[in-house]
Amino acid sequence: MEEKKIDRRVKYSLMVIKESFINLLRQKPISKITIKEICDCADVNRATFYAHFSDQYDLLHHIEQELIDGINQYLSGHDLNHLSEAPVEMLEKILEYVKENAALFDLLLNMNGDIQFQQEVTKIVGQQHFSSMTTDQENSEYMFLFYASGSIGVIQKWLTDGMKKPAKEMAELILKLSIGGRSSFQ
Amino acid sequence: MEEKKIDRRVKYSLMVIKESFINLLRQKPISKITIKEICDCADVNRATFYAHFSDQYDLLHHIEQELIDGINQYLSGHDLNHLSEAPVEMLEKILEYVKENAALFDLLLNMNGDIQFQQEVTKIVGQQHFSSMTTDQENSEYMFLFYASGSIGVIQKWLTDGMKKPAKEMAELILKLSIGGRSSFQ
DNA sequence: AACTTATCCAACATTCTGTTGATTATTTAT
DNA sequence: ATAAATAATCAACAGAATGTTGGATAAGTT
Repeated sequence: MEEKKIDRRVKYSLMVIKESFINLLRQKPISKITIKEICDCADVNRATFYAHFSDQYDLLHHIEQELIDGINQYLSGHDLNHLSEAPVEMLEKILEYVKENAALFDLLLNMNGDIQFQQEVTKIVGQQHFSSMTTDQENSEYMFLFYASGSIGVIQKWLTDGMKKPAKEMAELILKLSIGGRSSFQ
Repeated sequence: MEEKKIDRRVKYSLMVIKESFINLLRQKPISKITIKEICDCADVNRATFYAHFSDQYDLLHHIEQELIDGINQYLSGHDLNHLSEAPVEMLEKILEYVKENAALFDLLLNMNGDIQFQQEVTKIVGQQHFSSMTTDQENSEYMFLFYASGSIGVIQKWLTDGMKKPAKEMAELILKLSIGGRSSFQ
């Protein structure tokens, strides 16, 4: 058992609240979503909402944090060769996880998410992928951000386009782009 | 004269409203900023606000659009050699413009902006810089996004760090990263 | 100076907010 | 199965922000 002793009622409330909120988020920006609306749609009393979250943004943050934790757990289950010779596979794992939660990631990374969430995901991708870079170089931090942000940009488009290409192919593409640069595509 | 016949009263109102709003945005997220607050702080009647904007987010969008237009105007004043042999200089011009409006860009690209604004700026940087890429390649769209997003990531950090390095040096770094890739830094 | 028009002002109904105390229902533990 | 624990419901509340109005005032334009 991962988390014992969580009242079923709480589980249910959290579930329907998040579900309702995400549905609304597909229809309108978070700024136009009221707490009353979320509760009506989830058929939950407003006091129940306040028992768990302070407002819509707090709720969003919780959902985002769950996704973040999800990636990390997913990765920690596979990082046998953390610094080994298979950096493509880690990236591939990340892309697989993104694909499994595609609806949410598409929502949160493209239109309705906040920049902080994007930067959090960027950091994770970068750490897993470019942590092995020579770190004591003059511009290593800029390099890190360039490749990590670039990867996120590609992932965002991949999501928008419906993830037609397989995760493995995308991982290889990203790696090729970062290692060889533009010149390797001529 | 750029724009004639704009009542001075309107000019003033818009000015103080934006000023007040930006000041508030430095202190708290936009979701916690009320229209009443903006108006009180700007010493402007609330009805005046509604005469120009529909809400805080509309106001933010206007400010962002002005910055976008600003870049384009700034660039159109210099794009003599649009497709010529000097791609670094265009990027340098963009960075200069960012530096001139550093406070705003830092605000809007790092904590309090929306993702749409970021993506808009990403597009501009990419167009100016990578439009000359071989476009009919299989993954050209992904390449475009990788380098454009990567550039924005670097620019964001540059802003956060107080823009200690000169714009020219940053432009060269970004170009080097995108052309040569990681391998050119060994 | 005459006009045009933006801002101000007060007032308004409406909605959402966040909190409360009491009640009901469900879950968990004995 | 029963009792204890606690989560959700409900109604009610004051407070605040919203968005809009019509008329008065002030400033700008010609």
